[in-house]
Amino acid sequence: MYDKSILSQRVAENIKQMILDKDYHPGDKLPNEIEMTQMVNVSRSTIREAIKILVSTNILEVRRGKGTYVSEKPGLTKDPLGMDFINEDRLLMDLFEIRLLLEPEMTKLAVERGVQSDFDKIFETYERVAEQIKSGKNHTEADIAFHTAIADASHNIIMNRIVPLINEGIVGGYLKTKDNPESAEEVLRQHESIVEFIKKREPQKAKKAMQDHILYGLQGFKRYN
Amino acid sequence: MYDKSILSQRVAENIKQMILDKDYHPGDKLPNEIEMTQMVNVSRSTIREAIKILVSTNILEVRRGKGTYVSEKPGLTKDPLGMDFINEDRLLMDLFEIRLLLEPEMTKLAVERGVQSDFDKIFETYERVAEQIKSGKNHTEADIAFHTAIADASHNIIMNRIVPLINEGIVGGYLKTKDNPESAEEVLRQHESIVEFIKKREPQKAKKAMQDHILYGLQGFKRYN
DNA sequence: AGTATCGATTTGTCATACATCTTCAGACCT
DNA sequence: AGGTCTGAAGATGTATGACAAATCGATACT
Repeated sequence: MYDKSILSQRVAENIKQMILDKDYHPGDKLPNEIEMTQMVNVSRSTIREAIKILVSTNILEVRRGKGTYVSEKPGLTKDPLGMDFINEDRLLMDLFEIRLLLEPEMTKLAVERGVQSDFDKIFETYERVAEQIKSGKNHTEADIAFHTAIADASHNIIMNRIVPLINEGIVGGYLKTKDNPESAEEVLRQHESIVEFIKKREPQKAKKAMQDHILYGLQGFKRYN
Repeated sequence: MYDKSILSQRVAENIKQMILDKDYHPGDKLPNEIEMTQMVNVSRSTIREAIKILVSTNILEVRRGKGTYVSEKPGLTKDPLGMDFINEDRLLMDLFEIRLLLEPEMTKLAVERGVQSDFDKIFETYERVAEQIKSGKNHTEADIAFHTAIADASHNIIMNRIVPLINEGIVGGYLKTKDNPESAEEVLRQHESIVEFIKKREPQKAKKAMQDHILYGLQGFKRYN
């Protein structure tokens, strides 16, 4: 992966490989640092640096005083596209552009491929958004959960990793129109429409509803920027 | 970002912030570890662990014996979606599914928004693929460069970060049909078709050509799996 | 002029000690 | 008996000092 002459990276690579080889599973606890030094015969500093590498790529998770564990969604990092470092004005437009390509089709796939538990999850997150909006709270988090639930139902592994990223990216720089009460009501109606078509198992119409939903968000963004 | 009570993570966060604040730019050299310990008043272990965190998220880059530098494309990591850890058979299908949603439209945008230097880059990478194929070499790397050049021309920042990922993901598990000599010739014809429509500034036809290209790859993959 | 070596700079690794957090068992109090 | 406090054990976090190894340039040598 990187420079193999550097010990800590080799150790990190070994640990990663052990996880890939299913010697350890998500949630498992690794031996403590002292034991590892004895197993691999390197110093604790080196072990710790190896662990740090794996932690920041979300392969491991350290709980102070308890131990080191394998992460739940190993390898999926926090800001994988490095959006923190993009500050161009186009970023939000670009994110919408991508959403518009992915999410309508994703919604169609969700209707076609989803099973009952997928749909239940969608309905559940829909309700959460509704509650937040009706009680006047910020519904961004619930909104992302809603879109992510649909992504999961599409049963496309990449989709369910990319879509949350895109949505979180939008939230990152975009908090002006989301808490506009008028638009919140409209968003809710749109969600309802999407959910209805999912219930009726109408892929094309669900797709169209999602498309309208995103276009609406895009317009709101354009208006206020 | 993470647990703020942990010093090394706080230090990492500070360094990252300094880069975000443009105190340091890509390629810049940071102070050496000893100087940093004095500046921040923490031990060298802590500094080093902070650096390790930033290295593995590709924000910093350490050259042994020389120093620590700010990365060129900071924040864009190697396997950001954790595809190494996805084992399911659907992965390749899923990747194609995403490509099919993104790349045709991306090609259209490239024709509409690209400037001459973008097009030159596309032609150049097209030639590289052609050379590789004609000399019977493995053209996967050049192929990715070709698709990435189109992504760049679309002037969508997210596109030019996602598309390489998807393409590299496909290469990761998919080396059977790519070096099939028969298919390589066909791939070249398809690339040529795409390039032609870009030259003629025909967005819709370029889009269609890209769509056919990806569908062809998808069929080849289905046939051999 | 070329090259070989040495030394300064900087990161890599090791070793040890102590600090802090987490958990839990056992003493202690009521 | 039940709750609370304390402290020990286990684990990660931080500090410090020493030496190893890579890099690069200057210096000396041929």
